[in-house]
Amino acid sequence: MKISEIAKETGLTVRAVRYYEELNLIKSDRLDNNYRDYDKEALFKVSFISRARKLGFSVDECSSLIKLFNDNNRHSSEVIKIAKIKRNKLNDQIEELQDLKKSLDWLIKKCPGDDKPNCPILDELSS
Amino acid sequence: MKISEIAKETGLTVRAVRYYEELNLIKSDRLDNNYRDYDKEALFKVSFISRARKLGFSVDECSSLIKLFNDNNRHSSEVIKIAKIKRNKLNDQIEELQDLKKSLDWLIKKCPGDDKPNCPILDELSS
DNA sequence: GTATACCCTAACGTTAATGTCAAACTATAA
DNA sequence: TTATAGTTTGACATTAACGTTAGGGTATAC
Repeated sequence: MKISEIAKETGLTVRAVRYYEELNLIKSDRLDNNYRDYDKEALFKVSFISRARKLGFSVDECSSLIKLFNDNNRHSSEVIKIAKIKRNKLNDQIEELQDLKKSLDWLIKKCPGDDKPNCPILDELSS
Repeated sequence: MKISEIAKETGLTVRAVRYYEELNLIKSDRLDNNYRDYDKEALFKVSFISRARKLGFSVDECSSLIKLFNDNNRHSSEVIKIAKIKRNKLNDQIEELQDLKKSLDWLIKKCPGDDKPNCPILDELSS
């Protein structure tokens, strides 16, 4: 498969696919014309990466997951470890954002939002 | 006030203060020795920025807020507008992260996490 | 006088994940 | 045959908000 086909199948850009190859996440052969030629395994892996990225895993984390995927002696405990770390990070992020939102909500409620200059939001940020 | 005093008062780094000055968010005079000399207004503004940053506003948004702060003819509706845009962004981010977390939770529940290779997380990412 | 800490500018480094561009080769269709 | 589209490598650009380093001057305490 040519690179554009991989891109189309996975919904990624050509550049992204090339990038993953640069990072040795996938491999390709070359045709006589020097075009990249991907096999089913490559398509599979790019698709894997695409899904994992959408789940919030970084490319680096995808790399770890793919290594585990390649490793027939893996323990599923190692996989779940990565997933749990990710989930905990997500939890922390969510909590932090919710705190921010609460503060903002509070400020927004207090501000009349009219055509006068008096504004509790600015007051609060100033105090 | 010297830059390190501003930094200490606001809990920011010297570099950050200099950065805000680069962006024209604040101004300084110079002493004979070419050291920066900040007045109360500068301290006030850096403090303002520091608080707003902690509330999740970008430096760029801080810039808008400070402009409104400087503008005696401002309408509080303009301020609340910025705050609401920010809150909506936060909401979107939170929802997205919660979706991701749900998916991860689901995968984690299904994975035994033992010393065997079989792993529903990898299976799911592959399918 | 010397050690230490502080200040200055200028500019490159950081992080992630591509985007964009140049310059050239290749393929396909009319 | 020519126009259009796809591919190649390589390298610089992008975003945010500073961090860090280099190479220098300045202040203060002992």
